[in-house]
Formats: sequence, C-alpha cells, structure tokens
Amino acid sequence: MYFYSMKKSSLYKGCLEPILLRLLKDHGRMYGYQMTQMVKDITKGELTITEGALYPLLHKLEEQGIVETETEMNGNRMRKYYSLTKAGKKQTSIAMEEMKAFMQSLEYIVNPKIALG
Amino acid sequence: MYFYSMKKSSLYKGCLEPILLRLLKDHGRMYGYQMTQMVKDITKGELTITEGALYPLLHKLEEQGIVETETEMNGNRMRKYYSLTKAGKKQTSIAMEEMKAFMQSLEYIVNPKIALG
DNA sequence: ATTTTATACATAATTTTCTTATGTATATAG
DNA sequence: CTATATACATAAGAAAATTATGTATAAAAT
Repeated sequence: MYFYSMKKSSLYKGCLEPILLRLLKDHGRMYGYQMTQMVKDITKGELTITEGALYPLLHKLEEQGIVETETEMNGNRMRKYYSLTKAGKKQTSIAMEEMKAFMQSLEYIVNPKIALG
Repeated sequence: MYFYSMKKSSLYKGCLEPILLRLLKDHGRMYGYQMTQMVKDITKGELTITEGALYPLLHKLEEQGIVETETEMNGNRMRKYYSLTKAGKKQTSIAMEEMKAFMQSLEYIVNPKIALG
C-alpha cells in the first residue's frame, strides 16, 4: 500500500513551450537551469520542468530561430543563455494569445458560472 | 504563403481526462458525441475534442472503473452513455483539485502580478 | 436524385511531447 | 568522502494526442 502521494500526471503537456516563451519575454535572458528553478519558485513547487523535456525543447526553439544563445562561463561552470529573437517575440505574442484563450476555455469548463448567449 | 490561420497546437494535451470528468460530474450522464459538442459550445469553438482522442480515453476510463456505460438506441442510432462510478466521483474530486492547482500555476506564470513572500 | 454534412460509434498508424535513466563535470555542504 | 546542488546533454520508453480510415443512419443542400 502506498500512502505517499502519487506522481501528478503532467497536465502541462503541450504548455511547456509557451511557458518558456513567457519566461524569456519577462526576463529577457535566461539559462536553462534558471528556468527550471524560476518555474518551481513561481508556482510554489507545483510545476517541475524536467531536464529531459527542457533541453531538447530549447534546442528545437533555437533551430527554429525562435531563440538565440550565448554561452558564458560562471566561474568554471558553463551557462548557456537563451533570449528571444525578433521572430521569437512575434511568435511569443501569438503563443500568449493562444494561452489566454486556452486558460479562458479551462475556466469555462471547470468553473461554468457564466450564462452564455 | 499561408494567410489563413495556422492550426492551433493543442495546449490541452494532458487536460482531456479532467475535462471529461468535469463534464460528467456536472451533467451526470453523457454520450461521447455529446461531450465533443458541449466542449465546443462551452469554449465558443476554442477547444475541439477529436474522436481519436475521445473514444480510446473513454474506454480506458471504463476499464479503470472510473465510468460505467449504458447503450441506448435513439431512433436507429446507438448512443453509449457514460456516467461516473463511485470510485470515479472520488477520482474526479482529486482531478479537480489538481486542475485548480495547475490553473493557478499557469496564472502565476502568464500573469505574474502577485508579489511573493 | 445525389452529394454533402451531421450524428454516432470505433480503431490503427503516426506524431508530439513528455518521463525516466544515464552521462559528463564542477562546487558546496555535511 | 559522500551527498546535494549546479549546469549541461541525450537516448530509450511511455503517454497522449492527431490524422486517417472504417461502419452506419439521418437530414440538408444542390
């Protein structure tokens, strides 16, 4: 029997990309590990981005020209900083509109108070 | 060149199960097609549940004892009605708590107004 | 009349997007 | 000297969709 809490199913499947875009939009220039920590902090530990999801996605965004990178050394440790390109900023605007609509849709379903029509 | 709007990426990947559970919690007894139409209506066309996602998921929920079914004829057309089992209602409560936390997390990220600490 | 759209189910093949596991390497805390 | 934290990367596998296809009836449009 298992009394400790079950692993939460990842509801945020599909939302990771817009989440990262939003972080970069708000904070300008971030490295990967920093993103994982910031999401954990902001969501009070609710959302945890795994490295296996993060890094491949960042590489994809770079390939697509959504983000660009600069590698810097912090002491002896590497940090790869990501920032939005011009195309990336445009893409982020679209993604944020979609997110807003999506979140509104979830509200309609989970909190069906509002009379329609 | 494509001027007509691109297909929206499905942000709700991972949210479909709690969405269905919520519908069944609110409406008691529904058939599959009805669920797709109701979600489309409630979200003003924003969320579209595909049949390839819906039916296998409903079958999985039935296997797991979350929902139970009754098949009825409407004229000459079959309708398979789904409703929550007792275990399903319990599971739905948990899923709704998780959804609330998830939506709050999205708010924190997309709308970072609130001062923390 | 005949084609399209809507209703109503189902499933297989494929793709997307994660998790889990593993690996490298440095720094700090116990 | 061992565990934890920082910081990257990638491969194997699982989960959860999309897309395509199929069956069948009813209604609407051409």
